[in-house]
Amino acid sequence: MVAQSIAYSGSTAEARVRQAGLRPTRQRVALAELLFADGDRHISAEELHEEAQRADVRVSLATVYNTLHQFTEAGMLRILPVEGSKTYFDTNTSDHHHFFVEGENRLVDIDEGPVAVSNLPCPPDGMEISHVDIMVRLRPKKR
Amino acid sequence: MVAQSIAYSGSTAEARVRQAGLRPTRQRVALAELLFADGDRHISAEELHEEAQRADVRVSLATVYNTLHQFTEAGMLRILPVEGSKTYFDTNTSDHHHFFVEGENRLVDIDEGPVAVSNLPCPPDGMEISHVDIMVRLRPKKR
DNA sequence: ATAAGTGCAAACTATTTGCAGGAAA
DNA sequence: TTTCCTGCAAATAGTTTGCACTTAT
Repeated sequence: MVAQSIAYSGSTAEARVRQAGLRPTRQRVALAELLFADGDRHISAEELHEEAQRADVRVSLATVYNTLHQFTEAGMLRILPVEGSKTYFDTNTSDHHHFFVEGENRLVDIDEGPVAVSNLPCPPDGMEISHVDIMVRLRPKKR
Repeated sequence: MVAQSIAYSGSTAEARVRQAGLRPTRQRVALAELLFADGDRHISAEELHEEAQRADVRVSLATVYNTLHQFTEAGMLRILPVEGSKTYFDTNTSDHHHFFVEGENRLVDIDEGPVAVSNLPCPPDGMEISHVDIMVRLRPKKR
């Protein structure tokens, strides 16, 4: 009998955290579960913290910040290139782009078909392209 | 003889400010001169403020912030979609895109040839495309 | 046992705001 | 002479940090 004594052992979230080279602490695993439970998300530290509290996950805001950055460095998250004071993280790190609704500062994934970019210039020497972010800014249609 | 009694009268900068529907105050005209004197620039409020001081333009930081936002609403500037705490403004509001140097958080214009985007999805109803921002993120080439 | 992670509160940075005085129309 | 603008200082928002305590290995 090898019953797991720790509640979060063996979860997908734990594996994810472990693979990132991070110790699977209660807080990290719980945050990973929240972040990656359902599909693509755009979320800020404050929002994730609130969500954690609602889910009865006790974790400090400072730890949420630390964890988000650690996850980002580990390639589990990506920082969204948006204006404004808050930093938003994207749980989808694969190639995809976004609509940005001006005024509301709201982000929506562009999922229909592959958006292609042509005539991309060569990067300066010694540099290579990490990835390409396309933000399609939208405003209310004037009529 | 119609000598201009006010130093900044008749300048391009004054005309620009006036056309934006803003009163051509000493501060606004001076900041417009600094901003649009030479080509495309990526600049933050703090940086513009310092530059103003160096040029012996007396203007408060609060006014620099206000002015940058007023210029942005008037379409004279554009906010750059970059991560990080500071807001950067682009003095070039025409269609062009950027390299973003990771680590250094540095922006470089992409000026070579027209970068084209194909397969752009239709915007949701009631919305139209304001413009498209492309950020080509660069990292040091591993070797 | 040891190294790494966490929580708290304080510090910090960028930005905004309220209001009294000053300048443009 | 009225309305808008500016400067200052205080307020705010988001994020980071120092350090004593806890947890994973």
